[in-house]
Amino acid sequence: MSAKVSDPVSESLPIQPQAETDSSTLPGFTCGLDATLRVVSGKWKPLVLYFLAQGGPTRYGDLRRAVRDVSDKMLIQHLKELEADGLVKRTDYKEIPPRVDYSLTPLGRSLAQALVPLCTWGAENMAEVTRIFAERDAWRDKGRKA
Amino acid sequence: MSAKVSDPVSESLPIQPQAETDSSTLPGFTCGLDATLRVVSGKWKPLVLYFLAQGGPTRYGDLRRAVRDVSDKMLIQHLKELEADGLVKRTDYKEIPPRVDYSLTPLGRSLAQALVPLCTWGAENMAEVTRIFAERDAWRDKGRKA
DNA sequence: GCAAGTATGCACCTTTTGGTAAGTGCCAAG
DNA sequence: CTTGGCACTTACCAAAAGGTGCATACTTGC
Repeated sequence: MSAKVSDPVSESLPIQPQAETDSSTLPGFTCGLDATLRVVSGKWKPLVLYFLAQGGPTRYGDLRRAVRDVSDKMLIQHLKELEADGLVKRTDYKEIPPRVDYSLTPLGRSLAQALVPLCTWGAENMAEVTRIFAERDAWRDKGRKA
Repeated sequence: MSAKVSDPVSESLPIQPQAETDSSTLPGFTCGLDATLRVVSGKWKPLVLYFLAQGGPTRYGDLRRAVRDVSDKMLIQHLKELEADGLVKRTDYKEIPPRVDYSLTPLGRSLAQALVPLCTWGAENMAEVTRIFAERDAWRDKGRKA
């Protein structure tokens, strides 16, 4: 087969990161990256993981205050999912007043480790990123201009 | 000050990954990780970046077929954003029929590098992740049960 | 002449995501 | 006895993200 495009130059790239998906009923991850992304998808999940990786077991309230701007609903929801996914461990001391803390499981810790380079990239290119966002916002404002 | 909680054990964690946000008008990244996440947010962006990192300049059509399940709208949209953000370079050969290809800029390449650990994590823990998703879906099915 | 392919654009709509606000049970401080 | 904090829970909503499908301008193949 093959379409035999105009030039033979751009047709020889060994693409394959997601090729072998059966497209049946299985989740079908395109590649490891895809799989990972689905686990950490959620506005605050990576932050929570990274956060927990920095200290020991952290209490709900501390986490809440630490990850500024997160709402109870979201934090709880994410924590529940992370727990269900085996990334964090929840410990309820059954005390009154309630006391609960969260910590990473080995799996969660390994994921947090994998997040480090992203954190580093962001830190190293903070200037670029900031500029990028400034431009994005500027563009957006023009759109609104009520 | 201090609430002087029941136990003095869980109160001494040096949290601070996002503390220094001015909370003014600036985007205010909580940390490098946060900054990075905002740039790559988008269902297919990481995949596209990672994909482009694997080969040389890739034509739109190839990319489209490679990142299975992505729609034209999304691919184009993400590519535009990635270009605007200085992560990918778009080359229009102004030919007829149209020919365009995309490649990573140095910045984009560095980000792609930072994504490698995530890809590796996903690959190494593919089994766990698959199981996790199987459970998630099972739970969802119970919810539906029309 | 009509279908197909190229790289996009655009309108419309659904799903997902996230935010707000109020409420719960319980206890301690004022 | 009102207020406040803890760790959530729930209902309701707005916004964003993503998907579908049609359209474009032009060419090549049948």
